[in-house]
Amino acid sequence: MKSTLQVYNSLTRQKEIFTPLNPPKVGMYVCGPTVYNDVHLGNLRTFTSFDLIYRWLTECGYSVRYVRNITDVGHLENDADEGEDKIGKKARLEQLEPMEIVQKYTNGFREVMRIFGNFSPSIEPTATGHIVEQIEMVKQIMARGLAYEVNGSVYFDVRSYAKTESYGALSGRQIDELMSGSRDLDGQSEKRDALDFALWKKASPEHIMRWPSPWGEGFPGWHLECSVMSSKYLGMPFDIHGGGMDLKFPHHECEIAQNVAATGCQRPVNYWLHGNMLTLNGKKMSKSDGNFLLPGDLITGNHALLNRGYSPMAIRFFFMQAHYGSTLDMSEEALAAAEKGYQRLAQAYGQLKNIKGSGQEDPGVEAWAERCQAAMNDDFNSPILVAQLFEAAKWIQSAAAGGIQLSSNAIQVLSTEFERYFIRVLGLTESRNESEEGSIQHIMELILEIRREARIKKDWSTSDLIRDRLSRAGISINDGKDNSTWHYES
RNA sequence: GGUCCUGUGGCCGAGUGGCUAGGCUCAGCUCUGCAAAAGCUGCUACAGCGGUUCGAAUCCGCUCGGGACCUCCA
Repeated sequence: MKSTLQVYNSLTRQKEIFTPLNPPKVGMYVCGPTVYNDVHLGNLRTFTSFDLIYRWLTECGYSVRYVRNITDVGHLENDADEGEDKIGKKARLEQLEPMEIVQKYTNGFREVMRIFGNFSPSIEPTATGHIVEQIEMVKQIMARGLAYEVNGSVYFDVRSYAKTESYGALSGRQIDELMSGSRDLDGQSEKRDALDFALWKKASPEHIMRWPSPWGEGFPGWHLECSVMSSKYLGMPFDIHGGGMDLKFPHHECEIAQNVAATGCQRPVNYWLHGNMLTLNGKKMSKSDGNFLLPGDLITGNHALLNRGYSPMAIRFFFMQAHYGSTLDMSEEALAAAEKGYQRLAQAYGQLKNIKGSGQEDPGVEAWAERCQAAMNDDFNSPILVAQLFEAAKWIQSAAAGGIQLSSNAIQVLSTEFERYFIRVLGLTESRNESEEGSIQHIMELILEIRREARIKKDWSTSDLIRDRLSRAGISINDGKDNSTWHYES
């Protein structure tokens, strides 16, 4: 009995069976980073969560078009800020062209994604590459009477929109509550209503990033690019839209409104998935609040909060031990625990090549494989999957040590499925060259054979020399009851 | 102030009505030339109070604590 994939849909606030619009194709859009600064660990967690989701959808046999944008238009720090945008400000501070800033941090972002084992998206569109389409969408919204121009800026008319459509469904907000809760109205005098948001902003004279438009020189509003690029590459409607929990409002809410207003499509996105926050000291990591860790700091351990560094895969495993929809608190103690756990699984994975089907025992590997699948099908529940992998690790280690005699079929299933879930689904792999691996496997067999003979002769100095030298090369020897095995130290 | 989420054993973290989550730490044992690893065993928790129920960590109410969003943010 195969389980079916269920996902928690933020829009309906419940788990739903995942049904793509055009199977086996699946369209997934995830809000990417604004490249005005280094990505921090919280950003990394969200992208890693969606990498897991991408991997599982692919593993399920779907052909996924995964679109993740790069926001390279600098947006204003807030509506009241009339002057510089973030990228322009950073460009001035670093004395670089805005596009140099964009390139620098885009490169850094991609490098971090790669190091932490995240696949590249199918399409990685940039906001500046879609100015024409964005202007087009503003026109469409204006044509429907749901936006207005003031002094070279165009604003979305939320009140008018809300007369016929629902605004706030995703974030569970009522317009009147928003009104009463909104703060001072400084710098918002242009808008007819405090709720309205910018589709196009007039560029002040000192604003560097600017483009011509029917309304004069300016730049697109923050929410617009995602509406434009998602619909351009995935069509309208499409299957999955992801992003961090903090983007739910206003960003995603405005995206929906823009798409509905521009196209008339009532439900632009079928499934909204939100990754939860990584916290530090109990508070959300945030660039602007200065409460964050950079991935590089964690690897080197060069940070006031850390005593030592941790490998990218240990950090990825730390993420995988929590559900993507839950907040996760970062502490060195938790990280150290995750590192140990990761090493255990990595060792078990390495032991797979050492065990042989000499017996008839089967601890129930078929049922185990189904539990792994069921865990992932239950809204990508990686912590449950991890627990299952630990169970398999015990069997593998017992078999490697000669404790249980697994059947060749059991070993076959364990090998196939452990690799599937540990490497392909969770993405926990140090990349190694396959052809080299084959050679090393042969060489290690020879070395272990020589060592075994030395040990039979009680030639402990040779035995220990081999062990010590291999250790220096990053390879550990485990002496079992009547055989020895090896694995890479991780 | 408004909306919403959350509080699990020393630590991290699953679990939405009854069945051992899992990992880390700690203690003991087995294996063992030594070391390391591995395996086994033990430590059995659900913020507090009240309610619903044969039965609640899980549902409802209240209290207390933490957090997110309402402003740029993954």
